[in-house]
Amino acid sequence: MIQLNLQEGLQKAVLSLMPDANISSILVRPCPDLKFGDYQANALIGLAKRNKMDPRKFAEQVIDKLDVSEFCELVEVAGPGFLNFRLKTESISDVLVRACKGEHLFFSIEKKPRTIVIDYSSPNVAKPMHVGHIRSTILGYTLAKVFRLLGHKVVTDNHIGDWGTQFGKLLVGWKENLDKNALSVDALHEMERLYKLVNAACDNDEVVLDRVRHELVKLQDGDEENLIIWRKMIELSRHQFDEIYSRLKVDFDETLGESFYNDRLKRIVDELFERGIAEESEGAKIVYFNESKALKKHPAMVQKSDGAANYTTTDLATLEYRQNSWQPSEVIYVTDGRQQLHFQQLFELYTRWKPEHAMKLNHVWFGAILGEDGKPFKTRSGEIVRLNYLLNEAEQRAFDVVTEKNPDMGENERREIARVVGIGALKYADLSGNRQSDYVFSWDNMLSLVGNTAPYLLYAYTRICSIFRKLDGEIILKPKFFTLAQAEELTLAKHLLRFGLVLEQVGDECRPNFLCNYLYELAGYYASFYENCPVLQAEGEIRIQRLALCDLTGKVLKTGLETLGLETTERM
RNA sequence: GCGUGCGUAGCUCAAUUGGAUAGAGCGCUGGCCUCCGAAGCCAGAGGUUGUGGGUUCGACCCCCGCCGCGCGUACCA
Repeated sequence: MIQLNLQEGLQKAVLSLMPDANISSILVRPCPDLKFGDYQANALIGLAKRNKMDPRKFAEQVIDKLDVSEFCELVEVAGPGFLNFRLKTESISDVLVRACKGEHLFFSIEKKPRTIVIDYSSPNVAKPMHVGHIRSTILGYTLAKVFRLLGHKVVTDNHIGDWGTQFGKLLVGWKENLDKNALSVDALHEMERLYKLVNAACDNDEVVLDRVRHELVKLQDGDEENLIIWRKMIELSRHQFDEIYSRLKVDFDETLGESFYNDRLKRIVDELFERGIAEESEGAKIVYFNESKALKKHPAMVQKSDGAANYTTTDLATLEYRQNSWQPSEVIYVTDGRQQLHFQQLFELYTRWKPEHAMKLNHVWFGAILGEDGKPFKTRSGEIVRLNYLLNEAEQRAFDVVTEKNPDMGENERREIARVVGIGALKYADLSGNRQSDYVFSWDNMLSLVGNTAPYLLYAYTRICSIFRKLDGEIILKPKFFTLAQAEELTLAKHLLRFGLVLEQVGDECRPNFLCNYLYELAGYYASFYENCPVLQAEGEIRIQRLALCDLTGKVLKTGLETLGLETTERM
């Protein structure tokens, strides 16, 4: 808010001296150290140098043209030409007062909302969801929340894997080895067993392989019996996906699986071929990217030699559908980093197919899940950890701690708190790291309840709630101004002002860990404030102001946590 | 081979367009509950950012070489 005012003011001042300057790089950011000031701009140095000017002198000239006295003390030039801004307490107070009136919560709603399609989670039918799916699901949902909070229109779409060669094997297994009892107990487990069974048999038995191909062709040709089984498998799978999503409190606007696009694939391949974009090679249809360094040696396949389309074609159809249906300005895919080549090809190819499209195509990728030995993650028995098991474990661990801390609390309440804390810890662990870093799976790490974790933030929130409970119906007055005389009050207040900037940065770079860091710092500043600034014992205006600071901190914490997909609890 | 990504404290991770003294947590050492919730607070120890050069007023970040690792590399997605 103030930061934006400073930034716009600075950009104007620069333009008045340098009418053709590129002001998009003239940014005002928080200072790394409060001793320098509250906000700084360091882009003037480079600008001056590029124009062969002395950076410090240029900075002085800009300051002469700059009027930010409404918000700041004297603007200073420091070091090689940094501009340091120090906020006036009155101007901080103004922002807080308006926030108390409910005019804003330290961020502004986008005046020109964009439409953004986000593709995340995308589990495969007949396979249990496991730890590998959680990052995509959590990251994608959080990004959707962030964009919506900022006022954008978001369409979320779960592109489930409900079509493909695996169904040949599944159909053979279903017809020959189905255990109906096991299916009713745990459908995905049974389907996974069938898949593995047939998959193993294929390795050394041509006869089985032929049966698999035969069943697949029948399915693709619309064989009624196979279609019924296929639909049954999808239904059973979706039922279990929904269970997980409901526990994670994640949802989607659309769930259009790969099969939704089946009848569009042939037309696309034909069109690519007729326009000379695709060509034939070894019986398959291929697209070459000769003009691209990275893709020169990696052609994309749009049709296999057996005539079937593959996932590149499906993704082209999906993208076309999304463009036509929602006219988004951006489409975001949240998947793991191993698919980078695929999305490079897809984006390049789509642009060649539809040169007029203006969508930003964005592959938001994340790192691999590794075991504690640094190798791709598996449990001791060689299995991948199932998501529902992970969620159970998270809740159980949290329950043990809640019980230890609150032995007198009723079990229902402890269970509910454990659910919020446990699932929250799991999500937060996934969101708080840089998404591109590889992820080392560790129960203790993922379900840790101390340090920079969800419980720390939730705890800060419960302390705020606790203060307001003690008011016991007393009417809370809204302060007309904030004195902010104590250092901890001032630090906390200044941090509240930064909320909007952080949300923008999360959206710009699709990195929710920025928001986690911000909230962790906010909770930390609140903890210091809490230790050093009595609220209920304070008197008069100070008491009113501190109560308001608690209230605003609580609102930002709650909003931030909800944006990360975390629920809050008033006690824990 | 080619492409791509990574290497930061004992461990797990941050570091806001190249910006000021590289920050947290865990663990370790020590202090704080007649005081709004100690799942907390305060203090301390802990680093040649894999390595060698280069660009720059300034490099964890950009460029080049080397070492180590992950992933990808046409009929899986």
